[in-house]
Formats: sequence, C-alpha cells, structure tokens
Amino acid sequence: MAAAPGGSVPPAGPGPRLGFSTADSSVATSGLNPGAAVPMKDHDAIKLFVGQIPRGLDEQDLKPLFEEFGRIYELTVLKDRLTGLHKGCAFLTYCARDSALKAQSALHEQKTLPGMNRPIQVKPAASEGRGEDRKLFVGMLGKQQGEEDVRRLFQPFGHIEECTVLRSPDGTSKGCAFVKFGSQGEAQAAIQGLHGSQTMAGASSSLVVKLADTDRERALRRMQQMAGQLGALHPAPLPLGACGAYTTAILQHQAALLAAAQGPGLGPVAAVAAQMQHVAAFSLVAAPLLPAAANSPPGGGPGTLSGFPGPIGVNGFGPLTAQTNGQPGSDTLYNNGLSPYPAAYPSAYAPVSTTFPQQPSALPQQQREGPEGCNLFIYHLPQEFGDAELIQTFLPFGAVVSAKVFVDRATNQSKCFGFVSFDNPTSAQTAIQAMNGFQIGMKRLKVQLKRPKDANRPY
DNA sequence: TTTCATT
Repeated sequence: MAAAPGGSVPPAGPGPRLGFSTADSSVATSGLNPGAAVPMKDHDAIKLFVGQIPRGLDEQDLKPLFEEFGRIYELTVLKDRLTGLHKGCAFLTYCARDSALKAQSALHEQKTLPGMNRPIQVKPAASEGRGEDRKLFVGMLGKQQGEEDVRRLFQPFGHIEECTVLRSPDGTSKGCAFVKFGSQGEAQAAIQGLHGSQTMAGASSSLVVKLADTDRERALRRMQQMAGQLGALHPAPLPLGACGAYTTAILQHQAALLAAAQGPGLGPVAAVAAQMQHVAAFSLVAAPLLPAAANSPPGGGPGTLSGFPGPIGVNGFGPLTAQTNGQPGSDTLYNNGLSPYPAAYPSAYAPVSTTFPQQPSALPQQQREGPEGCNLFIYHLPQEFGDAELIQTFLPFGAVVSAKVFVDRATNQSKCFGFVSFDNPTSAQTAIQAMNGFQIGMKRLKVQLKRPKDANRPY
C-alpha cells in the first residue's frame, strides 16, 4: 500500500533528515503527536533499532505499527547519506522505557513485513551499549562486604540492575563483584567516581572499578588466533602448492615492508593484525598471478612488469618467473584465452599501498547491486577476508561497483560468503571463469551469478 | 550457501 515505489515517499529536504522528531515544530502536525506539546522522553528511555523494514516504507508508514505500544518520541528511517536510499532499518525511541520493552517483546522476530524474507527486528540499538558497556567489574572489595554494601556504594551513580559478589563455593567473598547499571553513562560515572577512590578494610590496594571486559578478552583471543595463523603461514603456505617457497619470500617481503611502514606509533599487536590482513589478501591474489608470470618472456620483459615497483618485482617475482617457466603445462593450464591475470598485478601489490593513506582510484561505492547478470555470489571465502580483500581479488576482472563480505554481527566474524557487483556482465563472466573453483587452503571458491530475488520458486 | 542494515 504505502510501498508505491518512489511515489508516496516525500523527497528528503536539504540537510540532515531528522525523520520526524516531534521536537521539530514543522512536523508536529504530521500526526505523530496531534495536539501534543513537545513530548518529553523518560530519562531511562531506550533507543530501539528496527530492522527488516521494506524499503518502500517511510516514517509515516511505520508509525502506526509502533504507536500502539506507546507515544513515540522519535522515529528515523536510516538513509544513505549520499544517495538518500532507504537502508531497510530505523531507529525508534518511545517517550517511555516501558513502551520500548513492550514493543520489543511484541514485535521482535514476531512478524515479517510484506516482501521481507526475515522477521522484523526490534531491539535496543547498538549505541545503547551492548550490556557489556553497562556492566562493571569491581575489585579490591573487602571480604566481608556483601551485595548490600556494594549496592550502597554504587547507588549514587544510577539505577543498579544487577549486583553480584563473586564467592567461593564455601560462600566467602572473592573480594570482587559485578555491578550492572541501567545505562552506559551511569556506569561511566561510577568508574569516574569510585575507581581508586578508597581502600576497603582488608583489601590490599585501592578499589578497582572498570568495565567488565568481555570485549577485551575477545579481542585478545582474536589477536592470538591471528598470530597463530601468521606463524603457520610463514613456514609453509600450503595453499599455494609448488610455489610455496616463492610465496613465502613474497610474504616475508610484505611483512618487512609493513613492519617498516607501521612506524613506532603502533604496538606490536596492531602490527600483527595489520600484517595478517595484508598477507591474507596478498596470498590469494598472488596465486592466480603466478601463471601470468609464466607467460612473460624469460627474464621478464619490461612491458609485463612495467607497472611494478622495483623492489617487489625483483625480490618477489623475479625468481618466480624463472621457476614457473620450467614447469610443464603451467602455461596452458591457465592460458584459456581470457587471460585476466596480467591485470592482477596492480591489485597484487595494492595491499602494500593501502598501508599508506592513498586512495588510488576511489570508486564511488554507492551502488549496491549492478545490473542483472553483473552480480556475483562468492562462497568459501577465507575467514580473514574483508570487503577490501574481496575488492582486490575481483578488481582484475572489471570495474567493481560493490563488494560485501557478510559478517556475523554478534562475533564480527566473516560468514565466509559475499557479493561482488560489476558494471557489466562480461566482467562478471570473466570473474566466474577465472575464480570459480579457485583453491584456497582446503577450500575452493564458489563464484556464481547471484540468484535473482524471485528465483526461489521451483516453478 | 544469496544483502543483517546501527543516525
């Protein structure tokens, strides 16, 4: 009904679009709060994220759905800053916290809006803090301090949702506790006000108040994982088979460049992380590159490598050219007439350049999908592949209008699939020819045309 | 295993 494409949606005015905050008198008559003065929201109101909204629905269309749970303070459909395109989600704040809770329990995953494949999402926005950001770890408490004592201590800073003293099986306090506040701000205030402020009786040092740090733990684990992968990659980059030795040399070269580029400002952990990203991207792009090197004349004609910066060409690819030339059949294996590989050279060293604040050919990343036949679905991506690596990998085959790796929101881990859109079908076909079945590690990439939205039906 | 998106 309201989904008339482009018809019923009023054009966004100039400047930031505020949805219809009723604080704006110009929209007060639009029906949000007829006859009401500027509404106030409660101090403990929750901003909700609303997802899985059909793109044809604007604020006016959504309002009735949410109004039945209480007075709306603000409702804003998210739009692309540049294109104004509806992003399929919105922020919703009720005047009352209770309304938000009711709406969440009544709607979240409870119904599916027309045209959507997945149920509507109604839940506290990420900006509201993920729970972790309101939860404090309290250390250096006295052993004799119980929940009541801890509550008394933290009460001045806000509403305490949870308070638990950690105890041994025999019931004695471990001298620490978790305290969860109603909001992030309250938690921060408590940190400011209490951390180090006093030394409790029987404690060996002053009170510790900090965020209960599952976040940091997770980050640490991720770092360790990456460091492990880096270690595994260096001695034997198996995925690249016979060319492993040369790839190792390249990777080491990469690592050296990166380490040099990192400068003294970054800690070792950040450096490792950065290296992982680049190395991962490089190893994949380098692989299809190898046969191309085999096609170049012995000694490497100046034409072939003209785009290459000296050091990498010499140290990284020089020996590789000689070696692959010696392998029987290596030049026919990939030389199928399409020969997209020479174009891979620039992208192969692009990860190095991304270390510096350059933006070689900043493609305007507006468009989500290309025309029919131009959009690829890619599965079995390496875990460490991000959008940037995806672009790098497919850039050799044509103009990439968008590249998206899907990420699990809860874990921030790649779901190992993504989409790449070209601006023409030929590039898409070339990419399929070249990259479908391409082996990385134990897996092979699946590269095929994206299934059209309405192709789910067998008949 | 085919767009889940966070002002």
